[in-house]
Amino acid sequence: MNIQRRVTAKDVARLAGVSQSTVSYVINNATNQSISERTKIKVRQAAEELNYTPSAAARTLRKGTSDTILIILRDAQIGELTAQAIEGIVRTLEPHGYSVVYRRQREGASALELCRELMPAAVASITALTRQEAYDIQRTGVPVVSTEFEDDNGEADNSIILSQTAIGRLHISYLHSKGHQHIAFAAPDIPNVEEYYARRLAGARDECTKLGIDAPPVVDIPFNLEGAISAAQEILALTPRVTAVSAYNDEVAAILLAALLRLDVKVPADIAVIGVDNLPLSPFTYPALTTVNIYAFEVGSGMGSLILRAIRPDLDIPLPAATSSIDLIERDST
Amino acid sequence: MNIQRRVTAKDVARLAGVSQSTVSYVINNATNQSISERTKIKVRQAAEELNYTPSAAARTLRKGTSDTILIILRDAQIGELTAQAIEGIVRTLEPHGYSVVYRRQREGASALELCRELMPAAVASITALTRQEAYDIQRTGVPVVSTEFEDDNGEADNSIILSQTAIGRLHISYLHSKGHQHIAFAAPDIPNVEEYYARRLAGARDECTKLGIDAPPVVDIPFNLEGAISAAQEILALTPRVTAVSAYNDEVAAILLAALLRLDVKVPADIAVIGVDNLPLSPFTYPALTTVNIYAFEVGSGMGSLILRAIRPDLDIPLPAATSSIDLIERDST
DNA sequence: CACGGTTGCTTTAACGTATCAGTAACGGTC
DNA sequence: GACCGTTACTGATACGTTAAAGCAACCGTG
Repeated sequence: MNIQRRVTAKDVARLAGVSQSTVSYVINNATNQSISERTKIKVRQAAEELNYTPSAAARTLRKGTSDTILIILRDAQIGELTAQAIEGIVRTLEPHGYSVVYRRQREGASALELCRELMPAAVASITALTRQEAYDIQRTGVPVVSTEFEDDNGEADNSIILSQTAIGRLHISYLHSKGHQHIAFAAPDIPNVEEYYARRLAGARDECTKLGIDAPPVVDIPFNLEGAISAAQEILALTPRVTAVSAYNDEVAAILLAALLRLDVKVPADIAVIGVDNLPLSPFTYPALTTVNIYAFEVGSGMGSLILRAIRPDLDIPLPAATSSIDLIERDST
Repeated sequence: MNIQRRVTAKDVARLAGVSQSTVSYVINNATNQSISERTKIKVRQAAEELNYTPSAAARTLRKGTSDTILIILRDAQIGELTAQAIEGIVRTLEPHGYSVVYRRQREGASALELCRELMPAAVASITALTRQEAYDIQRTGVPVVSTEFEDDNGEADNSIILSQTAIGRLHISYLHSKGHQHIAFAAPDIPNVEEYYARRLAGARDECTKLGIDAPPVVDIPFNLEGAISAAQEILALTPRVTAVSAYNDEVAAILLAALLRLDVKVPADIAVIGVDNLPLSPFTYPALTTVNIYAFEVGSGMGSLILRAIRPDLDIPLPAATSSIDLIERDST
């Protein structure tokens, strides 16, 4: 198995009987350099024959920017929804010839350093960057798109808002509209979600204040059936009597439903439960789980469009429609 | 917002009062070039002060290979397990300074072309490459690691076997050991999983033949409750009477369980159900779902180790332990 | 027929790094 | 003191591309 030498534009040029720069012009369909049709065909044939593929590294070095989109993730385990968002980004950008690099924030190494190293065409942050970091990166000329910078709701210019507080608010306002006055919050017992969790809870508290009802007591739900059963009993024993539970997500909600089913508590008659995420299995819990669907794929596509707008102004990509990226799905558990 | 010029090794050299090559030697801890401690410190300080980050593109161009690991995926939607496998690869390789690029196979563009373009240090294929493609890539000097090349079970040299047929076999042998003689196969009603599906079913048939029982009849399970209920009734009406169902995955299994619960059919007394994937919600179905856990994260880590072995022989990475990457989790549904 | 303008190329100079081939200085050896 | 070996550097070059600048040939125009 001998390793073959790389085919370069020079090789193509030699075969086609032209200069190397001509090859470059033809390959890139240069608009500010006219090339005769005859030559174009010759070059393309030669390239085909030699199986020529341009070197991304050389192009990047020369142009000062690569055809790479850097996705930066926070340091939590990547799950279904993150995967879907990435998928949305990828599907939007790959048809235009961009590759997606994805990186977790290494401790110590800053996102800015990563950018200087890889020279991406753009950066997409999935709740991973601070405002300052985003600003620093943009100063190097690399556009940054992110899922959310919640603190300024006004101009979400380069941001697809996926508001965690809005999710919390939606939970409460929905449950309140169904007549519930006393609502508990079921928290996850896992690490690395503190930020999401805190913001969803903050949204819920906010809405409670607005509606003039008590702030929800918080109960941790362990990720095993026995623990969950105790937690469920704890919730049922709360005073004043709680009639609904806003769960951090569908996982928590499903565990709670499983516990309540074992305790023979009727859902939603005795207590209502609502989740977040609309996982693939959520429609098939007992009873079927009411939840907040997050259009993660669409959020990803939206980010992709924003990126394209920034790096390819010539394409005239429209601003992604500012539809809400969340949606309440009413099933049987409320 | 003015865009600043890139800081290069030359700038660092100027500040430190040495040549650019010295900077390069210091930054890379060159072993075949001795540099005095004094100089090293000077250079490092200068680099620090200027916030120097080497250009990946220039390094790649010069060295002929990048610090990038290319993950190639098949064209199905990426889900929980794929995400976990990627996570395993990333966590193994990023500490060594590699970035992970991930790409779907674009139609038309071959994986080989992608490699010539990006010059990755290695390629990891998650059931995406044919043997021929893998071979072609390896001929260019880029190591390829993949999840499975099932056709030659003997030497799984650069492959972490995640055998789909073994999953099918495990289902049947387990159910048979629990006394089931008549087993049905519940198939998913979604696109893009044909290959997995076919191989799991093939494994199941295989095992049935070996055990001398009938090949499982196949029933499609629609992804909605009403459809699933009809499908469940269809299964219950089969002759000879089926006592267990091997489901394509946990999603299918959970839908079936939901349907059976509505039909008041007792699981596992009347019929047993087993799934594949061990999704986060699977322990919380009613009854809790027996399933095959796929150690996707560990598969990913194993791939990472194989890759490291190939590209960094100096590190003396041991071969990942050849433990099975699947595992039966017995719960209440069987 | 001298002129500017266009077409269709080629020459050349970067981009930022790694590394080979020097080389100067210095210490030790016979 | 001539020689060799080592240490600690520097200079120069190549990696493969893009794109500006240069240039020859041709065409139309006055």
